[in-house]
Amino acid sequence: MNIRTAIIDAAEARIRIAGFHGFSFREIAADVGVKSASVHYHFPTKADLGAATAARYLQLLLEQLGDAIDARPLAVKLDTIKAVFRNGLVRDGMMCLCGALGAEISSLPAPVALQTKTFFEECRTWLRRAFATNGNVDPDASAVQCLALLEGALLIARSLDDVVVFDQATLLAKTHG
Amino acid sequence: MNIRTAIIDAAEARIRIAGFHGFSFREIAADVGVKSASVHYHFPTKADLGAATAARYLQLLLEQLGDAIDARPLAVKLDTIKAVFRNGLVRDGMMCLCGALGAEISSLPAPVALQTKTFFEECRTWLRRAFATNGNVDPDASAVQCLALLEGALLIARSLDDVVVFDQATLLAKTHG
DNA sequence: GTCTATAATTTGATAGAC
DNA sequence: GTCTATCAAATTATAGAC
Repeated sequence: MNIRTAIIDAAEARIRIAGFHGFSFREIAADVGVKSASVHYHFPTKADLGAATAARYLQLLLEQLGDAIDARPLAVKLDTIKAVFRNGLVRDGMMCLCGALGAEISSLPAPVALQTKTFFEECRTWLRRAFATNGNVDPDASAVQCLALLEGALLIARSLDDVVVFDQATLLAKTHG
Repeated sequence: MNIRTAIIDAAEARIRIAGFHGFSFREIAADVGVKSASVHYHFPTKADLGAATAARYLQLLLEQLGDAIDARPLAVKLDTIKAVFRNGLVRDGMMCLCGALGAEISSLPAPVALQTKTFFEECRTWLRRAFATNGNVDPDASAVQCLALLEGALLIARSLDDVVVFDQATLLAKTHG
């Protein structure tokens, strides 16, 4: 695995645990096994690293979601996106990267804030299409409801340190289509 | 107004914008108009200040919510808590304090993490009682659903920089009782 | 209670050798 | 590409004068 990928891996984990203001180049360097100057070689500024990390996170999400206009039933699509968010909690024990960044959105460098916003816009668009093809009366509202529920469920489940809370909070996710 | 209150005011605003790792004693001191040593006199450590800020935030919430076991209809109670969260967004343009802290929960000093957890437990208890007195089949699930929706709606609305998103996301808050 | 001064450490970032 | 070395600034926190 190349070092650029390893740096983004470390940055993703650190941000999901402590936010953008909660990690340093030296910590990333120690995680990867290099010196901080080497991290700066690949990502000159902290904003560069943050934006690249958020961009890859979005790309991986879209790969997991697959095509939004395919023929699968709404319930299957909602189970898919729910599983993506739940995996981040159960497998990694961490917040969603862009959930962590979104909580501090107005204090982020512009490129990082923009990537965070793009992540949520892409989620909204994917969900809107899923609800629209099901004849939903207000697909835009249903999309942001579902997205808010997923991010909020992660936040509350982690704060209360109980995965069951995530499952309770997202019970409705496939019924109000 | 006494200085201790002014310090907590400043800390609350700073944390709601940039999180616990995103503010410093010098910034707080400058906001209040004193030196950082004076802030340390009132709150020896950053953990002390964070915990005190979260404790006051919970106290103010409970005052706004009033008694959970009173005779008001469920819809009125849900409108009450929804308005509290919406006010934080519309009036202050900021995240919920404990939403911001919850996003970085596993990297917080123990006293701050504990106060954050207590905030959400109090919210859950208040909501659970509200749903239970309405004969809800699963008041615990409904409570965490509502709480996740409120926190998530704040997060997404702020990230997308659109208050309408909050209103769309919380449309269901009073229908699924 | 607030101040000046400062200790001890960490931060983001750069210069230049190899 | 990675390193050593370093800079200038910021960080949490404390000592002691007033």
